[in-house]
Amino acid sequence: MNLSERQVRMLEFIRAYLREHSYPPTIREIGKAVGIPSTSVVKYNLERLQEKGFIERSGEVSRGLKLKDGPSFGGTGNGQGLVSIRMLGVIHAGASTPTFGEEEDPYAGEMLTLTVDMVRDPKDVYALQVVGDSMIDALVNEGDWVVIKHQRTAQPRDMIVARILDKEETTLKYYYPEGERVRLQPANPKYDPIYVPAEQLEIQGKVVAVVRQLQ
Amino acid sequence: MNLSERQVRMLEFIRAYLREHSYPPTIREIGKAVGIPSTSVVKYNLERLQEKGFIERSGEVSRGLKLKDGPSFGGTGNGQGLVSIRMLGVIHAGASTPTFGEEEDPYAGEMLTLTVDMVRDPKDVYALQVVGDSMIDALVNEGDWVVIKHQRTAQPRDMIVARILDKEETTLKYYYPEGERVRLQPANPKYDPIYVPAEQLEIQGKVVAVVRQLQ
DNA sequence: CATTATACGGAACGGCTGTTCTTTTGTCAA
DNA sequence: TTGACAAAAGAACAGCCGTTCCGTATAATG
Repeated sequence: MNLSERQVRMLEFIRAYLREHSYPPTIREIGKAVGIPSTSVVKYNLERLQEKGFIERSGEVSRGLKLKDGPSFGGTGNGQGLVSIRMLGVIHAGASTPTFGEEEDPYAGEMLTLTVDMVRDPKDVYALQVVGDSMIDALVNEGDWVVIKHQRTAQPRDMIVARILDKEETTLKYYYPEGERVRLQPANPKYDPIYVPAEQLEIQGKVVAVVRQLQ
Repeated sequence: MNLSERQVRMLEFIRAYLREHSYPPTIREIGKAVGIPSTSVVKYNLERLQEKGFIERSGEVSRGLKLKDGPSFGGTGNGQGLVSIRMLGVIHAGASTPTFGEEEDPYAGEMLTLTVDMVRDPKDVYALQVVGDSMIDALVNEGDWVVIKHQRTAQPRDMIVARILDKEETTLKYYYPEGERVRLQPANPKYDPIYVPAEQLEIQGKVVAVVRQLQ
């Protein structure tokens, strides 16, 4: 069940082509790259590769070709998938609340892709980009992405998106309910907590992850 | 520069199609899915999407279509967007330098999986976990993962892993060479920079990304 | 009103693309 | 030798596919 030299070169070419173009090559492109003058021979060897489990083909479809995963992808074992998350807008102190639901948003259609182990349940999860440096006490800075799970309640010690009603302000803080009031603790222990009456606090969601990409 | 409803639906369809087939759809497939009867209109909107930076097109090529990264990062959606990165150890102030190369490390064999867009070149890239709160001026806290590209030089404004020789200390700072000395600027602008003679500074690498996973 | 830009529909053109058919070559067992 | 079979080559076909051209509708602008 060995691969012929031609088949090895075809596989290598398909991999390289996919890396460069992110769509598969045509039969003729494969033939030209590997030095096969006849399309029927390429098709013949593609069928052999499919029999041996190296590729998957969609018949009669141009570029209908898929590489099956070889042993090259180790990964963590658990995280073999990607999750797409809606990018819903921006979060910043002072002004407006992050928008939910049907409202117009500037990032409509854009998605953020993370590995599954960063977001266990992609339902009700969305991402906001931080504007301004008002979140520095949460160890978050301008341009960072904050991944948020939308929920109205939280457990103690959760990092939450907290909206303080009378201040019209949205911040990220650790959540410590203390009877009638709530202590909101910055992520940076060098900063002081603030205290808010429980009825003045609106929980917008829980922070699931923070991602900062430099350069 | 907003997307029309059609364009959003086209993007969503392309994503779903890529996830299912791992090759891009044709213009006619897009049109049929989104409810556009004319191929020229699909082409027209694909051009708008390309202008706005959401996709990339290879002209005159069947299925010559590629999803582009979002403004910060995002998956390609073709299912090949994962990169495994070595987890090399921990980083913290005071004690030892992060280990490189063949030395023994507690995370041997473990890998961190990220999307390709977070790490463009996985060569010489590794991840360190932060211990202690000594990195708070870099907006990094205990438990965060710092993705580092190993290099001995840096560009001004890079966030670097800086080792100050006479202090035996490793920190994350923005790098500003100023002639004979180097200004190391914390990521948190509320903190003051420190100044180090150029020959006392050893650059261990460049920070590529910071990932914080909560809950 | 005329002008311009944007968005959409329909139809046709020409090249691309996978498939099929026919033929040839080389190898190996009977 | 003969027959079977894998592998390859070339040619032709039908359908696929991106592009182009022409026309229409709407909104904004002056």
